[in-house]
Amino acid sequence: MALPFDPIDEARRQWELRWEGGTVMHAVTSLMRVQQLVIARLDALLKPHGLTFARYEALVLLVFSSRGSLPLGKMGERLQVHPTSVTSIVNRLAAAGLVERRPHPDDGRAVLAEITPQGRELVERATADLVAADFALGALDAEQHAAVSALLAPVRRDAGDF
Amino acid sequence: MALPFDPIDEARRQWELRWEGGTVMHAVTSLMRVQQLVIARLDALLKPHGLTFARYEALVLLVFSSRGSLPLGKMGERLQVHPTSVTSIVNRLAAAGLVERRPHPDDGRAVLAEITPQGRELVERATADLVAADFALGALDAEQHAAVSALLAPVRRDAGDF
DNA sequence: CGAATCTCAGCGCAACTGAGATCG
DNA sequence: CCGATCTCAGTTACGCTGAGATTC
Repeated sequence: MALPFDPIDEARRQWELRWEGGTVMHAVTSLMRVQQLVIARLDALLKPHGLTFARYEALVLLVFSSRGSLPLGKMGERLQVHPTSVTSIVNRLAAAGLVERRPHPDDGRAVLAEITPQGRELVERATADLVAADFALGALDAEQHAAVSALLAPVRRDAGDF
Repeated sequence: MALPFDPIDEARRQWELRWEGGTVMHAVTSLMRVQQLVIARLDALLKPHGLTFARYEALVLLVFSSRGSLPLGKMGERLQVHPTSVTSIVNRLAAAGLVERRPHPDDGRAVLAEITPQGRELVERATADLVAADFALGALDAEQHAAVSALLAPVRRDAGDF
């Protein structure tokens, strides 16, 4: 399984024999690979709780809201996911009894997702597991975690996230 | 679309009112979001060439091989994708005339994917587009690209990639 | 009326499981 | 016979597009 060399370093070596941009190619490939490793680990940690990382994020967002509920459109904005994906995520959370759909009291077009007591309990248990596993980034220390965030922030800003 | 604040910073603020690990949560969430932004941009750049990023990576791997061909199993190892996904990727590349399937000369079980001249030409054009777009990481300079690679390498090593 | 909000149907892609054929 | 390699069928999931219903 483990290769005797770093395949991304090797790709950069080959790349630079032909093309420009070996350094940025290395960064992008590393980013892709680490995201793949992290999401696989997080989903494995969440699977016993019946959650994916996307659904976990949605639950956490509701926990953070002052009333424990948000319109689906707001959830899509914050989570940066497509409107139809929000519908799908909320449907699955509702089927598991973790949220309830409610009509918006002031806007007949909107739908609220409200977290249930079971949803709040599940978030606590799932969060304890993720924190205990260092969110799959235990190979780095806190200073390096902060460095990752700081390095990537300009990319998000440049893409118009905020 | 753009929020008037950084949603991940806001999530960390809320997180730290309740739980430990706000810094690592911020790093993981940033990683996820940037990967999502980058893959969307890369796929958009590659779409006019009829490629996804996964298929582009497979073609580049073949260009880097000494004979322009590799057994499918080796491709799966290097690209870190499931064997059945390799079959699917090679099928689609073959349908587009970018690779050809060949029997392995020394191992009757194995199948070689060999890049065609059209495949080589397409890689050159697609690569030019990706490099011109700085692989969607134009918000960072070369020093920061190298810092991303260096920061993430321990995560890959820790997961047993090499 | 236009704009916003949400849902539904459908497409494409990717990952995985389980089974099987072929060959070393 | 065991293990390696690949393929195929089927399932699941996700993200997106396009269309439509409802409401502001």
